Amino acid sequence: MARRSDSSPQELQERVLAQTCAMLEELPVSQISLREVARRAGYSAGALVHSFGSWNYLLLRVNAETLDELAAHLNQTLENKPEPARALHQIAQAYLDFALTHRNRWRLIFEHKLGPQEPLPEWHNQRIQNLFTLLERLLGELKPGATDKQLQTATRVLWGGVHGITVLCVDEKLFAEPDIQGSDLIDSLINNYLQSWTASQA
Amino acid sequence: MARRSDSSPQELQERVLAQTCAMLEELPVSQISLREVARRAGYSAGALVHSFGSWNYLLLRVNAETLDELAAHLNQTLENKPEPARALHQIAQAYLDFALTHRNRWRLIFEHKLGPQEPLPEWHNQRIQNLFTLLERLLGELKPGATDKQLQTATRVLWGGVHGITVLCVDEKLFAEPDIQGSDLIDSLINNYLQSWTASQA
DNA sequence: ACCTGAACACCGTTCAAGT
DNA sequence: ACCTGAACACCGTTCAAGT
Repeated sequence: MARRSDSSPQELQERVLAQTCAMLEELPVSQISLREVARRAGYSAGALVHSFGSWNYLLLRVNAETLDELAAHLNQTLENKPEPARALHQIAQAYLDFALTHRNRWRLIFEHKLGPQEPLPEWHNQRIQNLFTLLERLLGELKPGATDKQLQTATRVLWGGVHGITVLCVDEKLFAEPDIQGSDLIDSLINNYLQSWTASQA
Repeated sequence: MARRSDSSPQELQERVLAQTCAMLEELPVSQISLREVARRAGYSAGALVHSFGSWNYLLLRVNAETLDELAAHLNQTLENKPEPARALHQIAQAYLDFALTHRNRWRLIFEHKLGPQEPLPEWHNQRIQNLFTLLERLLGELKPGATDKQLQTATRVLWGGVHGITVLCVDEKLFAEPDIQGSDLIDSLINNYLQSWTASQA
């Protein structure tokens, strides 16, 4: 028992996180247990608790990896330096695309809750903040005269709106003819909202 | 033991559902168990499974009640026959208000999933459909020349957008100055979207 | 038919014991 | 320090037994 020669604490974490992500590609969190992850990764259940703190903290680490992947996927759309309006469209479409490709992992980001006493660690909130900051910058370029409050409001309306449409798509709650796609809804949201928002006073 | 003189199958269901809803006012589903509900309601765990089919189906019944309450709360805003645009604003604000008042029950509606094989019962989908139909009717009054596809699209954009903003508020993921309220975001969404949508061709 | 209480197969967590 | 394996306190579900 005890530490194995062919393993190290870092290796345990890497293998366990990779195993959990792999299982999430096929199953929702509700059907995955710490014990099953441990079994498949070749460790005891207690080892995972010792290494990550708890099953809940392990899932938080999974979310951190997912947020990093998501951020990379979104930033990828900006490589060819699109103009702000086009950048917003591409980011939103990439968000929808990522959510539909990794449904269970994406859902886990929003379903996962720590206990009411323990706040989310700062490195986790920072990852979300970064996404907001990116959107605020793009909207600022689109409407240079906008106040801070106007920018914050528009950012959260668009982000909330895109997120909500994505939720409907991932949960298949669109309840519409099949020729209405999530991507069309996102285009409609951004086009119409920006049209009126950029034209309004100032 | 067996059936008690002071109880009936209907009474069991009523008491259990009421007890579950009461607990959801204070705790998220993840911290509520069938056994604890049974204990507080004065029944054995097996009795609840026998009566509702499973813990999962019991939660589905809770969701049905919540959706009915939500529909009643939304329809209440239409009593004074507001014009379509004002009606949309009031419905959206009522939606946000309901979600913030009954966070855990509202969250349960979207977190709850049946097994992949068992589809949602028809009476459940119908409840959601009704909300869409109401919105489509209001948007139709607002833009009489709109095609069916245009109406379906706009309905889902607005509903998805309001839903997404509500999610951010309930989960406290707004990450904004405290003077930015969810109700402001919803107003901004509806005002700007409708402004451009109603003005567009036809 | 309705309900209980014990049994079952799980779960996350703890911890003494090993290296 | 790191990890195992048994023990612990839960969980949802099943089911023989009672009325």
